[in-house]
Amino acid sequence: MVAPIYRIGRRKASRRISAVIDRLNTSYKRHELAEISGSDPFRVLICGILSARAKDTQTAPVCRKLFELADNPASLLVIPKAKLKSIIRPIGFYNQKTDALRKTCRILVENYEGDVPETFEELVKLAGIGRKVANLVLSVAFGKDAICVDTHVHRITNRLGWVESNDVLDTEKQLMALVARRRWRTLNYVFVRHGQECCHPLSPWCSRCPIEKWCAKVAVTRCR
DNA sequence: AAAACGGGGGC
DNA sequence: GCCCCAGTTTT
Repeated sequence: MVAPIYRIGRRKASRRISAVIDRLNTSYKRHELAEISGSDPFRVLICGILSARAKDTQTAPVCRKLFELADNPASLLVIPKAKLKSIIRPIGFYNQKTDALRKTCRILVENYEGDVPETFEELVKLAGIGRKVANLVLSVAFGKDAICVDTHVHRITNRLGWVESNDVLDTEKQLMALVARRRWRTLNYVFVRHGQECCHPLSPWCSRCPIEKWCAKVAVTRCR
């Protein structure tokens, strides 16, 4: 166990951050949703909407099935609403997610000629897109310097002792100041994977954790 | 049985 | 800021 990063020197902190991300990156080489969506803006957007409060293992098959039927907003709108619902049902929240998908696709067709807008302000105006998904799209689809903080990133970075915060937005700000920009994109994927495989909310498997020696283990049983 | 799941929207 | 959404898997 190590001291939290906000209590050690800047240079040492920066080395530790690199080490952690490198190690996670080799431990979790595959990111299923990332492989499905690639960097295609429409697909990243749809994966983002569907993945809210759902597990990757559930979301991935749904995204695959959906992209077989439609890989752009116009063709998604052709799918009957009932059919769309039945596809989304397994991951829960299917009424909201179906409506959000259709509404967003209508906006894309009507206002953006079927393309996905490239600014945060425009993205969050779409249905089913909040801060997290907007940043995901900016980062993954458009290669912009956005950092995407979800509950996994929040929980893990707090446990590691990288930031000290109860608030996701605050965690996002602290991480932007702490982590090198070129790492932002991978950070989200490796932490999500790590959160699902190992660093669970209530009982993390520290004994099989690849980065345990760099973890401050702050609030291990509390952080969500 | 309960908790968890890559949040977002309406109020 | 609070509460709801909803079905499936894991503990």
